[in-house]
Parts: sequence; structure tokens; C-alpha cells
Amino acid sequence: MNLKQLAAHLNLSQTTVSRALNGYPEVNEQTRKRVMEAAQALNYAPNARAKGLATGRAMAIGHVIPMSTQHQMMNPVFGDFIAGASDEYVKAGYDMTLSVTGDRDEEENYRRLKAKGNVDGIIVHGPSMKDPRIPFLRQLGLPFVVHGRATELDVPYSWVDVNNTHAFQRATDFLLDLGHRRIALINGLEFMDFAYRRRVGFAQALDGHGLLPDPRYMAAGEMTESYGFEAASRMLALPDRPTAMITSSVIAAIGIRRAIHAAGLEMGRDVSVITHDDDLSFLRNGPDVPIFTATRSSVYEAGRIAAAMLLAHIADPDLPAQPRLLEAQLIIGGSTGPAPQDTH
Amino acid sequence: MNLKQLAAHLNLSQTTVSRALNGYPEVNEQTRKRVMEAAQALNYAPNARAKGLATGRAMAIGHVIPMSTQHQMMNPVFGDFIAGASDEYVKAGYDMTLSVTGDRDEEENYRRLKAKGNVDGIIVHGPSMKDPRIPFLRQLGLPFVVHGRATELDVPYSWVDVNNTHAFQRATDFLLDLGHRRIALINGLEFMDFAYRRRVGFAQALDGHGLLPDPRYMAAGEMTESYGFEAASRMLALPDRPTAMITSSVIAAIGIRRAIHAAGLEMGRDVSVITHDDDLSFLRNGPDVPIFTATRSSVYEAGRIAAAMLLAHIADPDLPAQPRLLEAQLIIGGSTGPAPQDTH
DNA sequence: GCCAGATACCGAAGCGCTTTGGAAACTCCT
DNA sequence: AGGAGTTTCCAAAGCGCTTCGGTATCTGGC
Repeated sequence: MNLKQLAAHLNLSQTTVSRALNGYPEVNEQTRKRVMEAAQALNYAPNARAKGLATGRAMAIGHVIPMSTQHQMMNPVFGDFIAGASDEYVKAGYDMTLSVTGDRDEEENYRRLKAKGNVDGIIVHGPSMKDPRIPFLRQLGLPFVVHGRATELDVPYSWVDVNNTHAFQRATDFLLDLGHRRIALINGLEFMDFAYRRRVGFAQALDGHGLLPDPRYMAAGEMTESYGFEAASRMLALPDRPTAMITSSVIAAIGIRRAIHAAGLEMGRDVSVITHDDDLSFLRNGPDVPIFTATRSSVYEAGRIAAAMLLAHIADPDLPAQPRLLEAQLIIGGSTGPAPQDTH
Repeated sequence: MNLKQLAAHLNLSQTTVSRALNGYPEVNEQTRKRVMEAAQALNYAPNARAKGLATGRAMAIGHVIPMSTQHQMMNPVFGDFIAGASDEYVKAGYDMTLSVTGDRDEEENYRRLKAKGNVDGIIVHGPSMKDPRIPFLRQLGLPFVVHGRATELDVPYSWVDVNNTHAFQRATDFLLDLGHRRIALINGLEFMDFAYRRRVGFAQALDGHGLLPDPRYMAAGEMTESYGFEAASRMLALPDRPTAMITSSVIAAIGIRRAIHAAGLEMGRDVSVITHDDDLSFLRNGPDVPIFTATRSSVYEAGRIAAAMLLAHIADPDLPAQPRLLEAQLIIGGSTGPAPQDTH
């Protein structure tokens, strides 16, 4: 069933039917009603490709998710982000298309995306500190919003990000206030912007108390359970082991918890743990009482916001670049407690 | 840059340029080379919408992921499945579009997807035992492949699924052979087909040893960490607590591990645990030595297979429906051991 | 009763591509 | 040299939609 057939069926011109369906004023309300009902009854939906060709708009947003070829890992945060974004797209009648790309020939990839013309805008995931995609996309002239930031870049662009620095500074301060002095940071890969910023916040808090980060208490890696386990185990084996640990993901925190138990210690008493919590739907940090003390910020919500922002940019290309900083909430769970008396 | 401009630039007709680009034989090899080079140099890529309109093929696959409105949860398995599927799509030049749908008006959703014409086929995720989407899609005439199965449906369709029944039967047998008799099943939601089948396999193994499933040792729910924790805690508090547990996801298993520790017991000694392991990239079951004994089957691989199957169906619509059963591997980790002496 | 201005509709062009149905130009054979 | 057969190219139609530039018909004011 296409427009032509529907028009013939109604004894109207394609023009009128098209206008009726798209809410143009120059069509009689009765006619419009008749058209609408027929469309409904006959299961007519305009062909998206034809519509796109005619209007020049694809009514679709592209999400480009980098899947590093070395660390063949899909970021677990992605699903929830997508779900949030999708909510906004559905409301606005947009579709969502995904490209999972290796890290090579990214540019070529974006260029094709634009040339092929099947997206009106792009969401960029997982930016590194000096992400080359950002200046490139600016120059390409395709609207985009970044989930995260690129610290070392000094060009304007729209982004949605958690205040990672502040969150980790606050978390570290919280531990310092509890009397902890040997605090470890079990971080994500530090060329990723979020991980870099978290380390900065961590270091700032230590500095505020006249302390310096101890390299023996620092780790950076892909945030898996076993990474958390191994990093924590290594540190717990030190003669002057840390009394507290901060980590970047609940999954790593679970590995840390395992390491603490394996060392015959108890989390929250012998070793305090704070994690960042993206509030993932399948990895809730406890039902009501949180398991881990955490800096929490919903990535689902970030998805919604980023999507809404991108749609706004598409609707009005002259909109200036917008930053959007989300503050993480510090929620107190059972994984933190006062620093134990000196364990030397 | 479009075909017309490219053709003008080359002093050729659109026809010839189009043919050169698409590898038709009736064009001089030198001309083709010239065209290819110009296209490369000028960053020409055919407009996907126009191409789609002209050819009637969208060169895109739709993934419809149900996000139940009650349990607002994104299946963590999804990311890896998508990554696997994407590999195949990229090779074949297909795009991937996502729709996250609530569980209401699903049918309307599929119908629009077809009418709008921006996908050539669909992957169906998370089927229930008598999933109405399957007969509906058959009747719609849009090629599709199901990730999973619908046990109670007796119509032919293509699917890719793990042999859940066999996997759980084998896991249960393994525990029985270790001397366990009080074995718990901490399952997923049992209207989901995979969870139902796993329960069947579990029951079959018990039956093979003349045992009956004990309702006190059975739980079904959304597979989160805290669900695993709570279900396990409840069971461990029983006077005759189970000595072994089987669960459907690593995340739930982690909650179970926590419950075992919280009860002052040790996993693998006091309580054995076997989990199903989808081999998710961000949730690897230990780096080399597996943490949990598990029935393992890569969901990434399932994504590849499902995608390839769908592409084959699109290429040849007369292809008969194909089932594809993947056997899970039983891998032995540290979470299982012989049944402890009677703990009454 | 006539005309300006709404109102309600329509024809046809055009979006960028593929593809049908030729048509030149060239090769080869007799 | 003349035609059959190849090779290489092209003009134009068509995919399903939107939208520009009309054209009838109706209304109201004088």
C-alpha cells in the first residue's frame, strides 16, 4: 500500500492525502479525518526511504560505538544509554541506527555515514582525552553530541557528561574524613576521558589533605570483575595495604569484594570500597539498601538527555554547542566504614 | 556530491558511472578504474535512501528488543549479541537499526517497520514460550530470525538457540554425580523460553536419579545480583539447605556467591554453584581459570550466526526455515565440589 | 452582481539512484 | 565491403514521497 494507491482509493490526489497525513492546514477537516481513518484501516505508513529522499531528512540518529580491537569488549553501559536515548527518539519519531566500529579508519566511517545520508545526527560514545573524531565531525557538518568529553580538546561541541572529577574528589574526601590515608584507585583505562578525570579528582582530594597518590595503590585497566580482583589482591598483599579503594565500576567493585574476602578480610570494616555506579538496570547496586557506597549517576538518564540535545540541534542547526554536566550523587552503602587502627 | 555531479565530472552518463561502481560487466575496465578513483577522491558514496528506493532493498536489518515495562531492564546479553551480528552486517554491507519497544502494541510496531520499509529483515530477541510475534511475523512476510525459541509454537521459523535443556541437564547431572541431592534452581523468569527449558533440563536430570524438584529450592525472577543474593539467602536459611545451586546468569551467580559468604559458608566447599555463562565480554568468568563452573555458550557467536542466517534468508527468500542449536560447553571452575557430609 | 480573498484541492517536478531498452562504435569473418 | 556479433555507452522511466505553483469553488462586502 503506497500513497498513490491510498489516494486512488479515496478519490483524492496524492498531494491532498500527503498533506492531510502531515497535518498541513490547507485541507478540510472532514477530508483529513477520512484520510486518517483510511490510512489506519489499510495499514498505510509512508515509505521512510521515499520520504527521506523527498525531504532530505533521514529521521534517524546514528550511534557509533567503538569496539576496541585490542580489548574486544562491549561497554556494558551501552545498553542502558541506548534505552534512554531510544525513549526520546520514539517520542520524536526518529529511528536509531547502530554502527559498531573498530578503531581503525573511523574517519572514513563517519564520512560514509554522512554521504550515505541515512542519519541526521550522531551520538559519539567513549571519547578519549583528545578524541580526533570530534574536530572531524565538526568539520563534516553533521550534528553530533558526545557522551563524555575530550579534556584536551579546545573546540566547542555539545556533550553530556558526569562530573567525574568532582564525584571522585568527593568520594575520596569522604574516605579521608573517615580517617583513611592509604587509599587506592582502581580505575578504567586512563586514555579514556572519564577515567582520566576521575584520577584528577582523586588526586585533588588527596592533595587537599597534603597527601600524594602512591603509584603502588593505583591501577588502570579494562573494568572487568577479574581486573578488580587482581588489582585489589595485589594491593592487599602489600605490607602496608590500602584501607580503602575507589573504583570506576560496579563490576570491578565486585571483583574487589571477592579479593577482600579471599584475603580473609571484610569489606566495610577492614577495607572500605567506593565505586562509581552507572545505575545500570541489570546491575542495580542493591534493591533499596545499597551494597556499595557509590557515586551514582544514571546512564539511562544521560542517554535521554544526549538524545534530546541532539534532536534540538537537528531542529535548529544554529543552536550553539551546549555542555551538560550531570552531578553524581554520593550514596552511602555498607561498603565503607572508619579507617581501621593501624594495621602495620 | 551525487551521481549526477560525479557523472558530469567524468563526462560520462549516470548509467555508466552507476554500473562501474556496482561492478556490472558492460563497462570498460579502464573506465571503471577511472570512475572508482574519482569516487574515492571526491568522497562519493551513493545515497542510501535513493538507492533503497530504486532497488527496493533497504540494506538494513532491524533488531527489536523488548523492554518490559514492568521490569524496566535492558538485557545485558544484548550488547554482545549485537556486536556479533554487526560483524556479519558490516561484511555484507548492511546497516543495523534498533527499536526498543515496550511490550504493548508490538504488532503495530512490526507492521510499521515493514510498511516504512527501512529494514529487509528482523532479529527477534527474548521470545516467550508462545511468542505471538512469531506467527505474526510469518504472516507479515518479512524475513526474520529468532534468538531463542518459542517452545509452544508449532510453526516453522528460523532460530538460533543454545541447547538450554541439555546444558542444564548436564550441569545437574554433574552435581548429582558429585553426590549432591538438595540442588536449587535459581532461574530467570519462566515465561521466557530459555528459562523454561532450563528448568525442564534440571527436572529431567533429577528425575533420572529418582528425585523430584523441591519447590523450596526453586526461584524464578529477573536475573540481577540482588535477586541471586536474596533467593540464595532464603534457601540457605532453610533447616535442610541446598548443597548446590544452579543459576541462569553470572550476575545472579555473583549474588549467590555473596549470599554464601554472608551465611558464613564457602562456595565450592559448603555450597556448589553452577551458572550459565553467556561469555559476555565485560563479564568474563575469570581470565583463564574460570571462577564458576558453568555451562558456557558465547552470545557473541550466537549474534554472528543469527545475522548470517538472516542475510541468507534475505538473499534467498525461498530458503526453508532453519533451526540452529548451539551446544553449551561445561567448564569446570572453582565453584563446585563434592557434596558435604550431611549438614542436618 | 462582481470581485478580492479564503478555502480546498490538484498536476507535475524533483529528491538520487537503478535499470530497461536501445544505439553507436568497433571487431571479425566471409 | 557488408553484415553479424561484441563491446561500450546513453536517455529516460520509475521507485514513493513532498512541495511548488497553480486552479476551481466558495464566501462576504459593496
